[in-house]
Amino acid sequence: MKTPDVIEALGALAHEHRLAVYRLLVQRGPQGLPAGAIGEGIGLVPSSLTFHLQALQRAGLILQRREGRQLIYSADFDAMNGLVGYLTENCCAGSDQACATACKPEATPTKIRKQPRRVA
Amino acid sequence: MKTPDVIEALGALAHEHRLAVYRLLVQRGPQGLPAGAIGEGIGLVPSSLTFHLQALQRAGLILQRREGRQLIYSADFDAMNGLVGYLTENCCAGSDQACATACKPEATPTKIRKQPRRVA
DNA sequence: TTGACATTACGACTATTCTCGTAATATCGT
DNA sequence: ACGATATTACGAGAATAGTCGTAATGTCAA
Repeated sequence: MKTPDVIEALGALAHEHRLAVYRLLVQRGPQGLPAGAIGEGIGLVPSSLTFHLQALQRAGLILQRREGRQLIYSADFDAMNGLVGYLTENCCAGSDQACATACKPEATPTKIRKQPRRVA
Repeated sequence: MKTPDVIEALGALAHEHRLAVYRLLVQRGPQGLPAGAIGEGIGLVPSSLTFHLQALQRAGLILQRREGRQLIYSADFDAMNGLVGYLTENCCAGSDQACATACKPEATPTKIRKQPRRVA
């Protein structure tokens, strides 16, 4: 994932409504949700919702498909993994020592790894 | 990490210069870097740099300490781990089945966990 | 205490983001 | 083809973000 893409993805998620939409879709899984249902879930007027859906789509975070007269949106999990990957890889990149002590649990590059989940 | 904090952190990172600053500091490790050096590294006029440093600081992503007449900034690795944690935990939350197939390696929620690292 | 350096505060300007209402488009059932 | 439903396109408005230059603050060395 390239830096400009990361910036766009971060910017897309850095908004109350869009983050809410995205979380909703992530929760929903690949099955997705039609625009109307998303709007209801979040409590957003249609035209505003479209605006945010487009932002998420431009950022490559969500996918769109048609089903009858509805447009179904779903999270793009690859993109999300790419984003997280970018952040974490940059964490310990170049400064192993600093990170071994600073980067908490996940740290230890190739070894034991105690409690892998629940970071915060 | 709470949602509003996540939004602020994402927003802070969602900018070319701030992301550059942050990556520079992450690379540098806990030792940190004085404002001037950061400005040179990124190529940013002092007043603009301050603007962005404050944004990162407000978001809780970086720390500031004084050393002589210089102010040293360093990445807050806890915050970064919190952010990544928030993103990943939300990934598979609530929809185990969907995620087991979609969320790639990390998947399997409470069980074996094969290759914990390298998400993308 | 004076002068030099490092950094931040402040103000002005431009550009972008977000919001909504209304109009347009696409699909379905009849 | 027609009316109903689902969604997007467009335009206008207010709010916010980002940029820079210049002034103010804090720290050091003498």
